[in-house]
Amino acid sequence: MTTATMPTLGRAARWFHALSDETRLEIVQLLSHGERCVCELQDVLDAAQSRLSFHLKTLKDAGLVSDRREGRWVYYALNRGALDGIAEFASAVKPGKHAGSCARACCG
Amino acid sequence: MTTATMPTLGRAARWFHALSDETRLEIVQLLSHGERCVCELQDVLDAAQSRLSFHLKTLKDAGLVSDRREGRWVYYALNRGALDGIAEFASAVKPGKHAGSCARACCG
DNA sequence: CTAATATATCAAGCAACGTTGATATATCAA
DNA sequence: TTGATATATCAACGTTGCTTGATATATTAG
Repeated sequence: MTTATMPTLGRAARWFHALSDETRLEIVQLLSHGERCVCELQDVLDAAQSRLSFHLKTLKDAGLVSDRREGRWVYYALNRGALDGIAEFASAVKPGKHAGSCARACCG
Repeated sequence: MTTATMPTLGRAARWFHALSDETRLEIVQLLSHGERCVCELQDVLDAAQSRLSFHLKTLKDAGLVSDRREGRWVYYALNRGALDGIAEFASAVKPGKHAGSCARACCG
């Protein structure tokens, strides 16, 4: 990964934090099928409304989802860019990427 | 992603939690160059020893790294399988994977 | 306008997390 | 054995995160 495409560690940390909760992972899985309104997520997850709202805000603040109001409803959708960034991070740190270029130096 | 290869949400949540801290992301980046002993990480990161030990334990408990003692030193290395799992998750939830197969149902 | 529905925000309480400094354990060197 | 080095663990503390229940805001229906 070049410096240019490398997400800042802070950005990556925020992505990963947003995904560190099982409820939010369930939301992400549901949204992988397409955008959904809050009330449908509420039904499927059987979660209290304020709790769901909290998790959606967490995902949105981290840049993982976007929302869009349509009349009474707000639809949430996954942001492809963040998912790409995550895959890119995982691939960039895979061992062997830097083979030979950086020998281990250890304590004296 | 099939049910068989899908990591449990709990496992994924633990991976993501381990990566949700900037210090641990720095550790992961360093380890992407190959295994490292704790004292070298300590030097490079300029982090207190107990702090580093805490973060390494967090990464290890999540399955992201493994350790190996060699004499006085303990070497940590990334686990490729976890990184693969993370990339797999990101790819599996990418929007459009399920196109057409699952229409949105929304509130009445 | 009023009532109902969808969603967001807030406050309080509790649990989980990260940092620090002290101490314990393991290994090696002399 | 004694001392030094490398690492882990523990206790205490402040911080952040999650849940719940109550309230606020926005939109539509009647």
